[in-house]
Amino acid sequence: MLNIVFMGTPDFAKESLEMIYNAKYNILGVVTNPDRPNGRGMKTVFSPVKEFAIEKELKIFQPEKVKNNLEFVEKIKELNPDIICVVAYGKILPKEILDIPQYGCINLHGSKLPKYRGAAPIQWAVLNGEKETGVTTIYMNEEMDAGDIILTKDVEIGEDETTGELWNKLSKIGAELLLETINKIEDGTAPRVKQSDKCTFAPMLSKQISKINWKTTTSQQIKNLVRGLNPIFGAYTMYGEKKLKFWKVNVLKPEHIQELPGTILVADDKKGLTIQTLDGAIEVLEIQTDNSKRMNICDFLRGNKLQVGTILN
RNA sequence: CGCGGGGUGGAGCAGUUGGCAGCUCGUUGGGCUCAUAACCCAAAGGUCGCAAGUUCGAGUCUUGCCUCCGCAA
Repeated sequence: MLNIVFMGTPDFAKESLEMIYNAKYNILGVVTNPDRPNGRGMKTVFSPVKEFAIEKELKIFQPEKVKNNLEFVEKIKELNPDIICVVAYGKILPKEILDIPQYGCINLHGSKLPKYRGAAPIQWAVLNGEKETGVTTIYMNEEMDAGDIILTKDVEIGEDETTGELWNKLSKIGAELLLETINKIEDGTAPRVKQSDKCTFAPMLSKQISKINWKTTTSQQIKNLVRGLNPIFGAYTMYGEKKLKFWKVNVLKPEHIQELPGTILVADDKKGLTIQTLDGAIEVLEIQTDNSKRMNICDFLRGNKLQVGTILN
């Protein structure tokens, strides 16, 4: 059995770690991002990967930085791993570390490389309305997500699927693919294919994209935005001073009504909320305001009246 | 000790200077209509998050606690 060092931070990575652990590989150590004051009240919360590592009594490393960190490089060398598996770790590994294991460093990525290289491949796939994405394992090199491909697997994206749902799905499928990759590397049957240069990028999301621009966005694009930002930021619009955050919307067939994009067409606790868009209308199914929780649209409209004809901004 | 907003019948909300606990919806029963996510009438359903304090009197004021949420990371 190969001796493995695992690097990862969020729940997406935890799935992979758990899969490898259950497959009885020898996990020499787990590297995860340092604990930071997090969330409401700035309480320090451990990363999901760290939680798992504690539970299974695995050795944990949490370097502030990995670049030019000789002490950390030495520690990894001492562990003498056959292979290092990296899943959503959050730091770029320098050559000194990439060169340590005899079988190299491999990475699981949440897209079909070379598409969507970068930090937010899953989010961008949904935001762009892709019908299909995938997971890929690669041999890492010094460039971001540019290494040679080992294995890849296609995954469909449902019409109503959210980033959160796809995230969960890919974390499981990805974990299986990673395990299969390790198995193949171990018995020497792992393929190695150079990435084509037709790559695209999926940079980290900025909060700015979460505001709906009614004047330039079609119904389908709004729906993609809402799905893509669920459950991270949520897509929002302004009703006067109030922020309305949408968590679920539906595209309606274009009708003859033609108001300015963003106009509230219907707001009724039985009929729901529909809004004019550039090319038709959308129906809001799940909504949230400041300081309140997510609720379905009928519940919301019972206590919060919205004026028909108001133009959202 | 990051900043901030809440917890009121089943749901979502209102409740003014402390003075009989309300609205919309749902539920139940009845009525009306060719008909409706329609309309009319009636009823049930609340120790106002928990605990203590101030007061003749607290949903409302003070203190502590539990709990949910938004921003920021």
